[in-house]
Amino acid sequence: MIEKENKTTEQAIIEAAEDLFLKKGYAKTSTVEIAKVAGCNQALVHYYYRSKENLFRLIFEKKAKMFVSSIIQTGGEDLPFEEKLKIRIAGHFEMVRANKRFPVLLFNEMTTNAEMLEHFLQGINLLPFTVIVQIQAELDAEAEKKKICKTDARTLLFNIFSLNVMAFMASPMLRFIMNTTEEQFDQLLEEKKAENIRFILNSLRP
Amino acid sequence: MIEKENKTTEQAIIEAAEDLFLKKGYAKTSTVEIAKVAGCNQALVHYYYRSKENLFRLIFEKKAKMFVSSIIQTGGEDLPFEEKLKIRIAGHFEMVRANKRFPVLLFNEMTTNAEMLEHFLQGINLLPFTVIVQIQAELDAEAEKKKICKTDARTLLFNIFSLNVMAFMASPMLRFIMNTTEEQFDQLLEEKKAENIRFILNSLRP
DNA sequence: ATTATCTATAGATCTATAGATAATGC
DNA sequence: ATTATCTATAGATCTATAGATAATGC
Repeated sequence: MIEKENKTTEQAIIEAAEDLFLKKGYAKTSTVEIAKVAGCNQALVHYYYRSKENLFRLIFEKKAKMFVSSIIQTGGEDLPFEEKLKIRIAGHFEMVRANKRFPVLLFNEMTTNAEMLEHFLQGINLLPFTVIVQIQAELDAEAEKKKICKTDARTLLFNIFSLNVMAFMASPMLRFIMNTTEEQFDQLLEEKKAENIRFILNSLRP
Repeated sequence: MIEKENKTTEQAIIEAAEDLFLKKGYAKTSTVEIAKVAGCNQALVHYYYRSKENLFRLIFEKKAKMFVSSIIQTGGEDLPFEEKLKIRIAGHFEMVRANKRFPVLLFNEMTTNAEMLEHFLQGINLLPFTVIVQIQAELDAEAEKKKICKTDARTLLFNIFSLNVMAFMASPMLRFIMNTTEEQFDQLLEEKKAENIRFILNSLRP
């Protein structure tokens, strides 16, 4: 009856909760169901995490911070500007892919739950502003050399974010519009990644 | 059943429901609350609409159809390609603005509720495919003239959709990142609209 | 007569906690 | 002794319906 696992019950609960919250959202997930998936009694959910809301907050804040900060993650420091940007876009795309269910949860809770929005915005506040300043400096330098048009760093980052995130949020739609089976869809996403890179680089040209 | 001219209560209920579903989502909205906002008894919600789910479906399907079809709405038939595209992007932006709460609901229900996804995809199926074919033909003609690069119509429409929709979905975030008060935000959205147009037109250049 | 509205309530949740019991650490 | 787990349940919802009453149409 009891599944033997090397992870603790405490861990099993938070993993089950994360899975369910991502799949069904906060309101549609019950602590009864979390316990069932974790393979323990419902009372233990409260024993370890006090309340459903507290458990959700733990999961949401961790994910939200990771999700937002990923857009300013750096890579390929000594490469030319265009290559670095390609790496940034592709890297962000892969991070979203690894967390494809989170965007819907993020936006839903952000608009549905004022308190969660507060927490999330505080998370954004922790972003190293210097990185954005540095990206802006690079953009200005490229614009000076007439390699790209004058571009606002935050706008660019937001557009990258928009195209990448939407590819996954709208994937049920996209799959239908593009008329592919689920098996072909990974291939299609690979193309979408390349397309987003091309689309954004093209948009920067002077 | 004969429909009465005086259906203020019936209408008040569906309007209250629409408002609440858009603000709080399906699960967090109760029929008790719908009745309260509509100014009637909770039993009347079921008297007129049978069930909460049925009421939701009515609202969701109507909005979903409108929302998706808006991307292929035409305008300015006798204008040159670039002007027509500008009108299309701006028109779509305005439609999203007029329904700014719907995208979050759409994506949330689409991923959270398999049945709702089915209904929604059937809605997409009703889209006049000929319009997309025509847009593709125009894009091909422009590409032939070396005015733009070779472009897939569905990809372009999806990118327009992504940028416009994301501007509103992420508005709490954007407002924070751009550091504006709610009063200045309309102005910022106006700029975002212009930016999206510029960004997309730029991305099409050969 | 028929339609609209209300009161009351059954029945099904769901969250959180109290209190009992089992497992573990010292 | 302390921590982990279970059973049982209080109390608060919430949806849907039954049945009474008021309003309206013929």
